[in-house]
Amino acid sequence: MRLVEDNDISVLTMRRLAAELGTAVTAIYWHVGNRDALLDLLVDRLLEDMGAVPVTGRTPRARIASIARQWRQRLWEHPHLIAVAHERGKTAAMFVPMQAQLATELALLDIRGDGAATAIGALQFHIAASVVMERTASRGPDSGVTEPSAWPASYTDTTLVRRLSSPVDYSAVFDLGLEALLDRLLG
Amino acid sequence: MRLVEDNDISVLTMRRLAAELGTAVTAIYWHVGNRDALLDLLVDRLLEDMGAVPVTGRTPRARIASIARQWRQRLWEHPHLIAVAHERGKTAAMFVPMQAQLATELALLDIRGDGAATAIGALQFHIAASVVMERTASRGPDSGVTEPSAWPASYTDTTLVRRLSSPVDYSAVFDLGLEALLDRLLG
DNA sequence: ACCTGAACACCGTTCAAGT
DNA sequence: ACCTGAACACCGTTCAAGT
Repeated sequence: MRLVEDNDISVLTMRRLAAELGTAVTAIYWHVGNRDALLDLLVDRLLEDMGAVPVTGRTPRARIASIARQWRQRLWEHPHLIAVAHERGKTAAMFVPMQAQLATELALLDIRGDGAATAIGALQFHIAASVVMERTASRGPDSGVTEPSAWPASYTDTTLVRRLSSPVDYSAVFDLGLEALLDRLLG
Repeated sequence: MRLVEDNDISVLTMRRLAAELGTAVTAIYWHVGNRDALLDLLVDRLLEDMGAVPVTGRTPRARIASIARQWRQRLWEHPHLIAVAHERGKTAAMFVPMQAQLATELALLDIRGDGAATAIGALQFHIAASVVMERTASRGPDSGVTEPSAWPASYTDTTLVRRLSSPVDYSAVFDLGLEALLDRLLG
């Protein structure tokens, strides 16, 4: 986990890990099977640490927004591990404690059943997407920036072109999307 | 491109490509430099094919929604190549023609400058996220599903639990998020 | 029960040598 | 100008052999 957390999944090779542990590569195979199984164990360990999050706010809406922001922040503390979990199809499992917290708040607003499932799904998607997109963008040079030269010269909205050619503010995009969802979901 | 499109980026190895081309591996290096450069060329070729999209609808709002849906559909036709572009930090470059189309429609609603940039950024994020998340989920078995057993037995909202433990309908999540964004952005 | 080294089939990349 | 084979430093994985 330290290896992945500090760097990237790419540094977690069986040979490198063996060197770090001071054993032969093949000893790892006896214990965990193979690399895929090792990654699954890694994700399981990550999932264990995913408990409920502290909630603030008085109205249910404020509390739901707080839960969403807290989760985004928490996931962002382990972006590389999140990426592994996401790749292994364990995104939803990661979110179970959040689902329960949201369900409680939604029930206070008399939103249950299908409506609650839709709301939770949309919020979960928004949070996971925000982390995944920002993480990918944070590697590589052009990260999410549009070349101004790509625009037709006839385009006179210089403010717009300048804004689109500067780095994306993912926090702002996240908050905008979150508020938009809450408006729609909570009525 | 065929290799990546039909399978996955992982099958595009220098040696496999060389075999496909009937040359020695090293010939590729003379032409393109190395694997990274090859992937960049791949992305550039993809970007060339990204022109404007046909728009339908009478009101600007309907037209904007149509543009967003069309782009999601177009990107979904090349999910593996999109993944490569995203990984290489070329997501925004891919969207330039869409940005221009949206700018035109937004101007009709008197949304320009910072407001237009915010709107375009939010819509672009939503579309790209939808494709990236759905693609990742579509590989691996548990794809986005919550184990019902993970819920406390005390939980009585069986409709909610059942919905959360069945596969995510990404189209529905996309449409919900899109409508929410349009409500907020277009007033 | 747990660990080892050797071996196999793969990678990306470099470089001197060919035509 | 363009292609080749050999070589290097990496991978994941298997398996017989050790203690």
